[in-house]
Amino acid sequence: MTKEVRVRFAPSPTGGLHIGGVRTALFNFLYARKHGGKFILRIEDTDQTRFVPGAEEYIIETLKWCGIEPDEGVGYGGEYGPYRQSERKPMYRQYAERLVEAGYAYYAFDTSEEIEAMRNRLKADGNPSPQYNWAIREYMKNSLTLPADEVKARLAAGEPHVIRIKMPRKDEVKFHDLIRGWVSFQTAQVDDKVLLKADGMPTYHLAVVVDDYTMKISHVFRGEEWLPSAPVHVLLYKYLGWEAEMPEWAHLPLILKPDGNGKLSKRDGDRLGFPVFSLDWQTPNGELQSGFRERGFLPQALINFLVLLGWNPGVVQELFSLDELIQLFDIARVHHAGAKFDFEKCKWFNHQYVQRISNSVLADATLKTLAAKNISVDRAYLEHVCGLVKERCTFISDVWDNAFFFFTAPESYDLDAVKPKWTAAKSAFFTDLCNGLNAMQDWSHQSIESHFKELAAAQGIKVGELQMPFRIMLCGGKFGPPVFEIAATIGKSESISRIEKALTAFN
RNA sequence: GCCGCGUUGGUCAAUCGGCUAAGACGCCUCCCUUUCACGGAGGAAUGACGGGUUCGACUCCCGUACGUGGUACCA
Repeated sequence: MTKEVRVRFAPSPTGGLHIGGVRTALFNFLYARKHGGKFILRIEDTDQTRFVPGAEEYIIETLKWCGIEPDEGVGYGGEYGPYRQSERKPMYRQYAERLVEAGYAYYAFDTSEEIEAMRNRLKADGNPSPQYNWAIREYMKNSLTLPADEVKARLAAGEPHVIRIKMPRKDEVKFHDLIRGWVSFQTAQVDDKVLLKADGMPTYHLAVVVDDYTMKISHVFRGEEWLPSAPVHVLLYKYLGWEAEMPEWAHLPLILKPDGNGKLSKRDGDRLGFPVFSLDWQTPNGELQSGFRERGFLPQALINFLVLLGWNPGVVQELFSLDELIQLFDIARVHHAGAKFDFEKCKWFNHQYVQRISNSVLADATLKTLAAKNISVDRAYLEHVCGLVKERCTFISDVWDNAFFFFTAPESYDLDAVKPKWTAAKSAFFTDLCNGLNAMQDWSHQSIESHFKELAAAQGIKVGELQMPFRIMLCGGKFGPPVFEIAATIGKSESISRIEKALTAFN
């Protein structure tokens, strides 16, 4: 009997959620669903100095928008709460002290100035960032170097201190990663990480292990940036006697900048003109960082794009519903290497999804734009227009730009496109056309088109020569869906009035 | 610097020792359409490098190079 799958997404509420985080959440979600397990949201707010109000709500809203909501956790309840680390503060110290008693950790009283001084002293060309490790700790102020009674006295006096893990001087930590296979580290290479901070809060290292254990997490899927500290976590499971319950690990490849060097960061969006956040995010100092949602992306498209960034089911199909993803998802098929973010491809996915949504949904998205312009239209009319312009919309917010002439008559015309070839005969054609259209009973694009063509034939003018001017009369420029569809949609009187109005501008 | 993890077209990628190396995005050409788009048909473009192992290596091993992550009382 295999243990219940319980995975968690554990972001820290320090700002907007960037797409790397969304992808991590997605992989967790898919795995949980695929294996009938639970997807948990835990908030890692152990750094009070970095806490940003609103960030937590933002994270929840993002997951909701994406359709990958947690089963348990902050905002969702559950039996293993609280799910906010700040609210779990009292429980961490006992574990840290247990480690000290067992000799796996120690108290350290060094001030940050003293550590800084140590680093400066030891900094050399060959060692630009000295670590507080097995060698250095001998020379620092901690319970390993200080006499026991002095340690006791300092503790009793309430002197600020941290608890650090005592990394073995010579050992190898080996663990299995679902994506990368066996990974091993020499403990001499990793430093004595702080487990419990002077303010009594745990660091990430202690908190993840304690929380994952107490919340019965079965699998930990997190970004590759955690790989170097994984040996600390593995050792902690061992030292705490939880080795048998240690979750399985999977370190996800990073999402990289499109133009090389480095992982995608918040700044890249502004720099390269695309969103990196899921939703718009207003930073505490008033800066607005744009999100995929506000940019006109459909959540299904973002999900589809992100899931394929670092994972591939090995089939030719590439448009997948969430249900299909759940069926196909396999953590072992996740790539080892980081993937560059490709905004063009991301847009392509969105375009694909825009083609698949109903006109009604598109209409809803367009309503706001129309309202802002004080335009009120008939619902059926709007939906029909959406259907006509859909194929040229990449974003749901593109409707207006592709359809404005359905709501308002052109103010000006692309005269360069008509003037050079404009003739009195053509002018006469359009005057006659108005009369003809006016007399039509069946106002469908088919009958408009046949009447148009018959008239052109009767007057000996090539249809092609006439269609462009007609289009410009109705839309103002060289764009839009088929002309006769436009005429049919805006209606008889509107069509005629636009032709007449344009005629004065053309002549 | 040290440690870890990587490396198939410009990008996302398939391949699990038999490759004439899929597919998609983007790009280019043509067709459709006298707008734009959609659609269709083509095209250019890929195994970092050097050594092994093997009848055979993109696939396995070792080096080198390069990229990337970590090296905080941040996560």
